[in-house]
This record gives sequence, structure tokens and C-alpha cells, in this order.
Amino acid sequence: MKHVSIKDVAKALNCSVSTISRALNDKYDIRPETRDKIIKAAKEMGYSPNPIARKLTQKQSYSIGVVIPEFVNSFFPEVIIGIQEVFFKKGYQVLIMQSNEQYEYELANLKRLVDNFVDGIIISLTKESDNLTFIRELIERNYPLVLFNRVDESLEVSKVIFDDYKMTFLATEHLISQGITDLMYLGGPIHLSLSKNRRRGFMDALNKHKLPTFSSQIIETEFSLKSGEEIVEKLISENKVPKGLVCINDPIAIGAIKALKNHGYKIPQDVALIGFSESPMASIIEPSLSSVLQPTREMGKLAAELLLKQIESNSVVPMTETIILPGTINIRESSKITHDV
Amino acid sequence: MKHVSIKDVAKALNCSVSTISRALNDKYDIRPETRDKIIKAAKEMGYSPNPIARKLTQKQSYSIGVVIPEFVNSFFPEVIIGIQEVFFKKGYQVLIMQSNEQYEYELANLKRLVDNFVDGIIISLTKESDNLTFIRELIERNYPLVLFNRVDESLEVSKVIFDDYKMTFLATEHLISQGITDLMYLGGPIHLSLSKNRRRGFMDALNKHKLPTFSSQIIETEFSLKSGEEIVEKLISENKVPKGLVCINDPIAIGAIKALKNHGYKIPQDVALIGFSESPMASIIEPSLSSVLQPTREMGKLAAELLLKQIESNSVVPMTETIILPGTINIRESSKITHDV
DNA sequence: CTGTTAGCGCCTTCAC
DNA sequence: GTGAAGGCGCTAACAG
Repeated sequence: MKHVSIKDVAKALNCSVSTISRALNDKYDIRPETRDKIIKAAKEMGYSPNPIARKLTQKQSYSIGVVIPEFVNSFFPEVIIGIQEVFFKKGYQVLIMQSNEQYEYELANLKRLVDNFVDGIIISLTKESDNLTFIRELIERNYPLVLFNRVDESLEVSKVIFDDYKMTFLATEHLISQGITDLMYLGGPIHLSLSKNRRRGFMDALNKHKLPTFSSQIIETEFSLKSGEEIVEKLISENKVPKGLVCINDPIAIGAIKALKNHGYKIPQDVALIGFSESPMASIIEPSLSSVLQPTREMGKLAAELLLKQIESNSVVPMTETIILPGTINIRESSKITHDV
Repeated sequence: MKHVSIKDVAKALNCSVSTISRALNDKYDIRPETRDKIIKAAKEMGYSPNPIARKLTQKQSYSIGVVIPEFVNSFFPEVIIGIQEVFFKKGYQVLIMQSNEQYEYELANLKRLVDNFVDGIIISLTKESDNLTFIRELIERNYPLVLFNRVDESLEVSKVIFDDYKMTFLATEHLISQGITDLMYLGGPIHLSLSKNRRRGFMDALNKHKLPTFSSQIIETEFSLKSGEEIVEKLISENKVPKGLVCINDPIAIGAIKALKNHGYKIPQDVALIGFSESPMASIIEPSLSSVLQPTREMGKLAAELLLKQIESNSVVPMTETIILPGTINIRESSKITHDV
């Protein structure tokens, strides 16, 4: 049960390996009849090309890498499905690497992908990625690269992001429109561009409506449910719970809800909340969670297409392009204040 | 910015490539001093071995593949984290492939992994995988292989599974202990061993307690929340809702709860439920969901270790071993009937 | 101990 | 049109 190689086929058909190679790759300089004969024979013998050997000689490996920070939440898996849709059709292999929110893993993953000659990489940064040296090197080498969602804006590279600023602005305005003036923002890891933009959106909405702002209004968090829960527990113990909470994502919001409910707060009457990224949990928790709905799978598709474009055009000029995806606000119970209270 | 190869190092140090190779691989037959000198020079020159070329000559590729049916639910990602823990330490690359619950993808994924010379594969079957020809072939070729969770018991290969029979038996008994005699089982895709064993556990628990059994008591489902919701909607419309529901997994149970609540059923008073596989949602939904808690990450670790054992012992004798992991029942509100009603 | 040679499977010149 | 030869980067076998 050994792998049949091009050589075996050549031997069987009594011709040279290069002829076989040409036939299989459908090159010119080959008589149609011989080509067909060879293809038929190859199939019968169960020949399949060895991608390893192919990678060694050729530039293309027909595989790309995806590096994501985590996949416990459903967000990144959903993006990957979008990516796979595009590349599967094109016959590309998609290598998925997970960095466990650690820069060390991320770097190792990137290096491994490069060492394995992937044709390009799609990446979303970990929450601690502040050293971007390796990525900058890749960009300089004109390595096909696309960042999505968790990007660093200083990098000159193709990106697909959500309209973080605007959507957070609108989400905040939505709470304000419910008559809430006392707002806080649970804002994610501090140095990610995504966090910064969303924070800015939050502040600008407050400013626009001439609401008071104060320094402790924005709280740094992780992306996890647990983090949201802990931080709100702390707010409760310090007696600093505001009337409205804008949250960087759904898990944070859900953690917050959990803590609030534990302590007898009524939602949305005592505290109104809105999340981000529309997780499946949003419609399950009680009260159901308002959230910014984003085209997650679409994000994956677009990132894949941007990468494909870079790969297929082997231009020396870097093709950087940024796509900003819009979202919509999905209003549910957690932010619908009944004014007849 | 080209890749420096072993040849470049050889040229720089004025010695032969094989010496370099020996030094880098720390083989015998090399003087420590030359070795150290070479290693130092290689590092300075920024040399990194080309894994592709290595794969071509050697048998080992130091990479393994993981094929999972889906990763929208958190179960499989959690298993993969366990797998990665083991292999990352050993310097192995873990290739993650996702089959979208389709046999066609699964087969393509397996073939690609084999073509890429992974040293072994860890796999959990899709819900539709009933054609196991390719896997059987791999087993015959003594290809290192481990199945987990969604396995086929007829395959003679290493497996890591949960004690599906027993845990479902106990889960069912738990509902019975709450005084429920009118039970149904939402049981997952029909031909997976996992479904069969759990179904058997359910039936045996009923039999042990001499409860009536009837054919429509077990309903085939998918694994998704939506499936659970639809099926219970149907039960409601047909007026066939039982007093207790044992569910093959948490998403099904949560879908069921959603449908029941929509129609004004009280949980657990009108209908008590228990799920399986302890998802994060279980403690968030209201009422909180009782569920069988399983050592998910541990499952990944064990599967990885079984595979590693197969890879490292290059014995011709197949080493098949089945590990059955126990679970514990996590009782929450959805099945706690207050008898003072 | 170190260098030379050959070959993994494939593709790409270059002759014929 | 087709075959022969060389090389991708590395390791292994055999000399010396």
C-alpha cells in the first residue's frame, strides 16, 4: 500500500516522468491522446500527487494559514467557516492555528506557517500582541497577509474590520435614547485597535449628547464572560453600578448580567446593557441581550477574497485594502426601558 | 530576504552540507567544537530548517491532523485545546480541519492530511459518516489513528469516549428519582455509536424501574439548538409533551427549553430536562440546565497521548486501546422538582 | 570525525 | 512531442 508516484506511472506506461508531469499538469507540448491515456492510467493506478514534493520545487503550496487568538467563543469559528468556503472551492487547504490568546503561541504559529510555505496568512491578533516585529517583516517581504477584526492600524496591510467606532457610537446613543445618562463602558484589552475605536465611539456619543464624562468610566476587561462577571461584581461591591453598560462583546455583557442578577438588580430598569458581536447566547439569556449584529461569516469570506487577490496577482506592489463592515443593532429586552414605570 | 539554507551555511563555514546537517540534528559522529561552531553560525545567519524538504526525505513530519465535524459549539474547540497542549510541548504541529458535518468534507480532509504526510490523525466523525471505507484502509495500513467522542465501534482502532451508556442511564434515573415516569429522549443522529449507547442507557433505566416504554419515545435529532427547538415545537403542537426530557446534548436541551418557555410551560414543574456535555450556556439559561459534566479537555489530552504512543512506537502491531471517560451529573434547576408544590 | 554521493517526488530547462 | 538531466533542501549511506 505504498504511494504510487509519478515514476511508477511512467514505468507502467513506458514513457518518461516528464511526459507524465506535463500530462498531469495539462501543459502545452503534449499530444492530447497521450495526455488522456496518461491521465486515465494515473487514475487507475490510484496516483495522487505528493504535495510535499510539489511544494519543494514550486512557489505555490495551495495552502493558506489562519491564525486566531481563541476559539472558545463562536465568533472565530464562524469567521473560519467563511474563509473555508472561499478556499475550499479554489482547492486550497486551510490550516487553522490557535494562539490561546498568547503572543508566544501566535508567533510560533506564524513561523510554522511561513516555514511550511503557505501561500498566505489570515490573522486576528491575540489580546496581548503588542510586538509586531515579525508581522512587519512579513509585510516588508510582501508576504500575502490579511488581518481581520483584531488588527493593528499602524500596519500597512489588508484588513477587514467592523465599523467599531460607529457601531459603538450608535449602541451608546441607543442607551442614551432610552433616557440613560449614567453610562459606563466595559472596554476590552487596552491596546487593540478594536478596543480603542470602540472606546472612542462611546466617548464621542457621550460628548455629542453633552453627558458628563469621567476617567473611571471606561474599564479594561478581557473578552470572557468571567471577566465581565468579576468586574461588575467589583462595581457592585464598590457601589458604583451605573444605569447603563455598553459592553465590548456579548460574553462580557452576559457575565455582567449574571453578576447583576445575582445581586437582585433588575434589567433593564436598574441597569440597561448592550453587547457586541451577536452571540447565540444573546437571545437565550434572560433578559435577552441587545447586541450589535455583525456579518461574521461575511468577514471571513471577504478576508479570504482579499488574500486570494494578493496571492493570485503576484505583483511586487503590495496591495493593501481595508474593508469596513457595517453592523446593525439588534434591540432586545436588556435595553428596552418601559417608560411607564 | 531569502530563506537561508543548509547550503548557505556550509558555504560560509567552508565545510560540507552533511556536516551541517549532522551538527544541527545533534548526531553522533561530530566533534563537539565544530558542532557548536556550526550551530552558532547557523543562528547568526538566521537559518531555519525547511520542514518541507525534511518531510520529503524522512518519514516523520512532526505534524498531526485533527478532523472535527464542527466547531460552532464549544465542545470540539475545548477538546482541541487539550490536544494542542500535548503536541505543542513535543514540538508537533497540529493541523485542524473542520468537516462541516458533511461526509464529503471529512473525506477530503482526511485525504489531504494523509497526502501531507501527517504522522497521525485524531478524528471525530460527522453526523452523516456511515461510509468508513477510507478510515478502514488507514487502519489496515496501520496508520496512527485515534477516534474520539463520535466513534464507530466496529472500527478496530484506539478510541477515547465518554461513558455514554452509563451517564445517560444515570441522567435518566435522576429524572425518575424526581418522580417523573413519563419520559422521552431527544437522541441525536441515529447511526452514531454515541447515540446508540445513550439511547440504550435511557431505555435500560426505564426498564430497570419498570416504566412503560413505547416506540415514539426516542426521537432522532441533530446536535443543534435549532433542532431541539423544532422538535419540541412539534411535540407541543401534537400535544405530546412528556413530563421529562433527556437530551443528547445541551444545545438540544436549550432549544427545547426555549420552545417550552415560549408556550408557557413551567420548567421543571411541567417538564423537567437534563442535557449532556456541560456547555457554558447551561448555567446561563433560565432555569439553569442540569447536564452531564464531562472532562472535555482531558479527552483531548488522552486522545493526543494515545496517538503519540502509536507514533513513537513504530511497532508493526496495531496498538488499539479504548479509554472510557466517566462524567458526573451536574444538577441544576431544570430537573430539581420541589415536591412541596 | 568529515566529505562525497545518491535520492525523496516533482517540475523545468534543454536537447533531440 | 518526448526524453534526459538537474535541482528544490535535506538526510542517509558509504567512503576516506
